[in-house]
Order: sequence, then structure tokens, then C-alpha cells
Amino acid sequence: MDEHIDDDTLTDATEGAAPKQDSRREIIEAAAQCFMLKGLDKATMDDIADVLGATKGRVYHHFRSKNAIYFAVYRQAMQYCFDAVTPLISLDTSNISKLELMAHAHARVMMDTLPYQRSIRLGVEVYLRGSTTEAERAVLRELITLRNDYENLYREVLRAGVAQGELDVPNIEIASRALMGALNGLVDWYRIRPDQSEGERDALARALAHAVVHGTTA
Amino acid sequence: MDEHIDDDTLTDATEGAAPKQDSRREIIEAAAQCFMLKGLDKATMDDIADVLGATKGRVYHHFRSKNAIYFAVYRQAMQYCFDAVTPLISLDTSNISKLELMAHAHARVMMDTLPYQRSIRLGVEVYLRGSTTEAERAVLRELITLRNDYENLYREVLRAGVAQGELDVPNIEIASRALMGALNGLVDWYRIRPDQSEGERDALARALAHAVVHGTTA
DNA sequence: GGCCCAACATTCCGAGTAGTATGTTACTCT
DNA sequence: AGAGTAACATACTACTCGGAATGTTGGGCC
Repeated sequence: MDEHIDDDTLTDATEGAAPKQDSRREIIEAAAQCFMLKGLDKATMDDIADVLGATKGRVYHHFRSKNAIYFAVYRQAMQYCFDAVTPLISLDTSNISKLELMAHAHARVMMDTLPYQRSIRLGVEVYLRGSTTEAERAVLRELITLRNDYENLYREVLRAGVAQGELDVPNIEIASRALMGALNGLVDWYRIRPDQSEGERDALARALAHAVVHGTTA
Repeated sequence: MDEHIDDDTLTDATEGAAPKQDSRREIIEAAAQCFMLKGLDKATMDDIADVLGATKGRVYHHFRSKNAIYFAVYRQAMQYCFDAVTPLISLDTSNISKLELMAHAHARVMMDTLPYQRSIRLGVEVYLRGSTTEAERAVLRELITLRNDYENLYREVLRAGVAQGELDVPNIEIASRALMGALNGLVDWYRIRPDQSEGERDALARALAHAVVHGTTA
């Protein structure tokens, strides 16, 4: 199911270690760029190939269809999120600070992997309706499950925080939706500025994390 | 469901204008449905016509292009928001309760006019890049301004709340983004259920409004 | 009662695009 | 060294869909 990149151990002596996986990654990256700029439908296979300075042949050699690329982008986007947030849940701090750390990390991922996050925002369920084959729908359901698992990380912290009296959340389901909405909304209004320093990015992420956790009341 | 197709024949002796506007409204409504279900690109002009039990001829008689319909849907969506929230800003209450009332009203609009709000979420800026003519870009800029004006309503209340010491908002810009993100995110996960009563809807809106204003801290 | 025009319906076309089929190259393995 | 194959490029097809051109009809107006 999951592709493993560590098969380069077989061809480790040669210099061409895992060129296939590299090429796949490049295609996924290019696709994310195109999807972000032009949208899922208007971004053509030729566009993706052009970004790579290649042709459709290369793309279709690695992916069966355009949908397959979108799925790969989606999976990668979620992977970025998991990689950034999962390490934090085992931290030994209060649930409230943990929540804020997770929100901060998520905000950072939104900025750092903007093309991916932006692509997956342009309609999963819409794609689901358009999918003809059952196999595609199955993949989409799996991706949605993946996203649900990720959001459950936050729900769990909320639940624990309420149990310990640190947090006051009347409705965990609603609160988590609001939380994710505020954080994910970042990809809608955030614009990459080359002159923006690392510190400014981090300050933005911290400010947003504070806002979503503490609200607006004094 | 909030259409009033009734009494225009009675109200005005000078007929001919009213049915035209009605037909336009129906098209916009149908387009919003299609955009929500299939996405902006995959929803075809024939789809929109089919919903009306008509053909493309009718649609193109009222709208120059598909983009023009999208613009109309966008404008209507924003109108719904303004209509619901504008009356509240002149209310004589505390800024904090006013903010919560506005958030509640906005959440209601998201649910009540879901097809419209869902349509406009599927990419304005993406559409902007795809627009060839300068006239279209001008309209899009105007619509974005419209949305900005709407969000400024919230920023204004936040600012007043901070000035009066009711609210604690370190960064108004970030806070307003978080606020709108959490509220607008409703259209992504809210599903219309026929068995859902008016009261349940309102409870949902109230819970969300509470969450976005008060955050999660005890 | 014939004219006119809005409000559609019908028909058609061309541009653009996902996917395929086939050609080409370079590299590996024996 | 030649056979096999991965990794592409090139060329082509089938089809969709936006938009326009044209045809039709029903109701107001003199």
C-alpha cells in the first residue's frame, strides 16, 4: 500500500539511487504548483509537464491518470501535517499549551507546504462525485479517513484538556471544526513573500495559534 | 427555499421586468446548486439548464458567459451575508455580544444559503488568473472588495471591543482571519439534513459562534 | 389581425484536453 | 556485444463543452 523509499539499499553502490521515487516526487511537486495556480481542472497535464521541462510522456509513465496525481498530492499534504504535529502529542506539558503548539505547527505547515495544502482544499468531495470508478472512490474515502484521523489528534487534546479542567469547551466537535477552519483558512489569505523572514513567519503562526486557542475575550 | 416567486404579478401593473428578474434568479439559484455539486469547471451550462428543465438558450439569453453567472452567484452570496449582519452593527449592546451575534448570523447564512457560499469558496483568485479579459478582472476585483468590506464589519467591532477593554485581541488582522476562517469553514463540513429542525440549526450556529469568540480556554 | 420582440429552443462548430499508441534513448545485465 | 527494459518524447485520437448563429413561439400593441 504505502510506497517505501528505502529500496535504494539494493542499488546503493550505484549512483542512480532511487531515481524513480525522485522523479515521482518532482511530478507531485509540480502538480501541486499547478493545482494551486490554476485549479484542479484548468491545470492540464501539459502544464505539469511544462513546469518540469518535460512532456506528458513522463507524467503518464509514473501516474495512471490526473486523478492519481491529485491523490498523491493529497496524501503528501496530509503526511506533512502528521509529521509536524504527531511528535507533539506525546509531549509532557499541559493540554492547553500542547494545543497551542499543535496549532502553531499546523500553521507553519500551511505556509511551508502551501501548494500542497492549497491543492487539497479545492474540493475533495467535489472530486468524489466526479469519480467514475469505484477504485477512485475507495482511495478518496481513505484520504478522507486520513484527514479525519489527523483532526482527531486535536479532538483528543481538547477532550483531555476538558477532563483536566484546563479547557472550557462546551462542544468538542464544534470547537475542533472551528479550530481547523481557522487554521486551514490560512492557505486562503496567506501570500508567500520572498522578503519575509523566518521569524516573521513564525510570529504569524504564533499569533494565529494564540487566536484560535484563546479566542477574543479578555 | 427562500425564494419568493409569488406576488410580482399583482404588485406591479407594469409587467415584463419582473419575470425577467425572476428568470435570472432561477438561473443563479440553479447555477449555485450545480457549482456546489460538481465544481465550477465541471458544472456545464447544460447542467444548469437541465436543473431548470430548460436548455442553454435560456441561460445565454440572460448571461453573457459562464463567468458572468459565477459573478452573479458571488454577488448574491455576499448580499445574503450583508443582509443578515449589517442590521446588527447598529445594535446597542456590548461589542463582545455584538460580535457573537454577528458570528451567529453569519453561521446561519452559511447554512441557509449553502449552495451560494459553497460556490464562491471554490476559488476566486484561481478564477482571476484564468480570466482573460480586463473587464472580468475588474468585476473580480470589485467582488473581492465587497468581501473585504464585509470582513471589515468584524474588524471594526474587534477594534471597538479592544478600545473599550471588552476584548483582548493582540492582532486584529490575524484574529479577524481566524474568525472568518472558522465561520466560513462551516460550508465545508456542514451537511444539509432534511430531518434537522430549525432549532438544531440555530443551536449549531450558536455553538459555533461561541467557539470562535471565546476560544477554548477556561 | 398583422407586426414585433422578448424569451426561449435547436443546431452547430472549433478550441482545448485527457488519455493512448508508438518511437527513441540510455543504461543494465549477462 | 546484444538483448531487454526503464524512462521518457512524439504523434495522434476521441470527446467534451463554451459559445454563437439561427429558428420558433407566445403575448403585448396599434
